[in-house]
Formats: sequence, C-alpha cells, structure tokens
Amino acid sequence: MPERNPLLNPVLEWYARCARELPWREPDATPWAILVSEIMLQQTPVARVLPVWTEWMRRWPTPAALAAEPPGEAVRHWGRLGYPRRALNLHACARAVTDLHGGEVPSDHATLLSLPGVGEYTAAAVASFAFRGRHAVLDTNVRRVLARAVRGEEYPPKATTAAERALAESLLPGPEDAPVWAVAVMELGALVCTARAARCADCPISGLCAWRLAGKPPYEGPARRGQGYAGTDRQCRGRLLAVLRGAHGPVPKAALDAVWDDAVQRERALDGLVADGLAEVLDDGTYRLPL
DNA sequence: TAGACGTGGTT
DNA sequence: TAACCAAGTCT
Repeated sequence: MPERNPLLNPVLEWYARCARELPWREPDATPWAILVSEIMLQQTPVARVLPVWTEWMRRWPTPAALAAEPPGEAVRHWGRLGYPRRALNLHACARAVTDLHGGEVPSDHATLLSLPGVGEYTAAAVASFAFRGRHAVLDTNVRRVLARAVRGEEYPPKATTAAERALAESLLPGPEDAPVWAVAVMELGALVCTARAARCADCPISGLCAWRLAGKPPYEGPARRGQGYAGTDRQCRGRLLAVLRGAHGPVPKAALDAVWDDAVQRERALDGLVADGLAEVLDDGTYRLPL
C-alpha cells in the first residue's frame, strides 16, 4: 500500500539517526512514567524536567505510591518547574487512577482526557507513546513543522484550528508507524525546525518544505503577545509558594509578607493559592502546603 | 476566546 | 537587554 505522506520516510529516517535518548522513551518506560513526563513537559524544557522526573520516578514509581501522599508533597517535590498546579493535577491523576481505574493509567484517549490536567495534546501523546495508539499528536513543535512544511508559513495560528487538526489527521500513517511518526515530528520541531532559527541545512524534509521553497517569507500575522512576568501576580505567587515549599511545617504569615512588598497584590495572590488548593490556612493564621 | 498560570535559558 | 520561548490546560 503506497504511503500518502511524503514526509514520513525522511522524518522517520532522520529520527532513527538523530533522536535524543530520553528516559521516558526507553522501552521499559511505564504509562505512568510517560504520563508524568508529559505533564512535566507542558511549557517546560526537557533539560529542566529531567532531574525532577528522575526524582519523582524514584520516589513514586507507581500511581498508588503518589496517591498515598498528601498533595502538598507533590507540590514540594515539583521544585521550580513552574505552573505548580500541574503537581496538584498529577497527584489528582494518581488518585483517580488508583480509585477509578484499578491502578493502571487508562489507555484510551477519552478516559485519559477525563484526568485532571490532561488535555487534547497530553491524552493523544500518552495514548500514542505509552499504548501505541494512532492519534494526531498536535503540540507546538508539530504545529510549527506542519505550518512550514505544508502550509508554507513561518508560524502556526495562535490557537489550534480545525484545519490544522484535519491536516495532521491526513498525514497519519498506519497503526504500525503512527506512534513513531508522532514523536519524530515533535523531535524535528524541537531540534531542527525551531521557532527562532530553522536549521534547514540539517532538515530531512527541506527539499519538500513549502516555506523554504517560497523563500522563507517572514510571519505576517498579529504580533505574538509578550508574556511579561516581573511584578505580576504570577511572580508573586511563585515567591509565596517557594516559601511554603522550603518550609516543612506551617509558616507564619510574616514569613510570606517578607517576600512581597505590595500588600494588596500579596493578599490577592495568597488567596489565589489557597483557592487553587496550592496552600492551606490554619486556624492560627499560619500557612502550609496542602495535606 | 483571550488571558491566567512559573521559571529560567537563549538571542 | 529585553523579549522570546519551552512536549498546554482551564475558565
């Protein structure tokens, strides 16, 4: 049967030659190990995830092991990975898996999607990488590669469109190759077809790339908004949570007051952390990670 | 649907 | 150096 996707073979050949060796890609990686890696990798570089993932796997090799802990321990051992509600999500995943799914990470996309913190991308990634399912795995890397190679544009739209999804579906190879195709396109986007500087000289599909063939026209869409961080509630939340992570018991409010000057913003941020379940207030007015 | 949500490395 | 960017999800 002829393959409809001309990118398939060159990308698979490149992946076999150039893929990074990552522990969650080893043949003995469990679905749990893969789920943990996927949540940690959301908006977070591999280099920062590696040590935390390794420590989590040593400490909590199964969902049941994590489920037996208070959620605050997940937050504590999240360290400085960022977006700490992901730690809470992973803890809730562990409890859902042990309570609802017999201790095994579910294999089908719909059930995965029901887990906290697992969205369209992560469900497809786990179903594909852990269970060899056939899914369009659309992350920022894949979207960028397809935008360039097929659509001829430097960057994909800000939010995933139905057209992008349809394109990704149309490129999906047979069940045998779908999982490796998914990880290989992601890897190509991560290592070669990067956001800042596409390394077309190293790209296995440069000869087929619509963007390169068009002379690499620059992005014309609306300016992509800067994130901004200094002085934001996010920065304030980060400071406050760092105090709670570093302490192994309840923290007096004064210790929190000390890390952020603006009292109005500080109270708002602290209330937000409590509302999000990342912190608890005790009767005596002290704070701690959630039990 | 746009904006919130952390953190640190790179250009 | 400030801006950009990193395997997204949720509301």
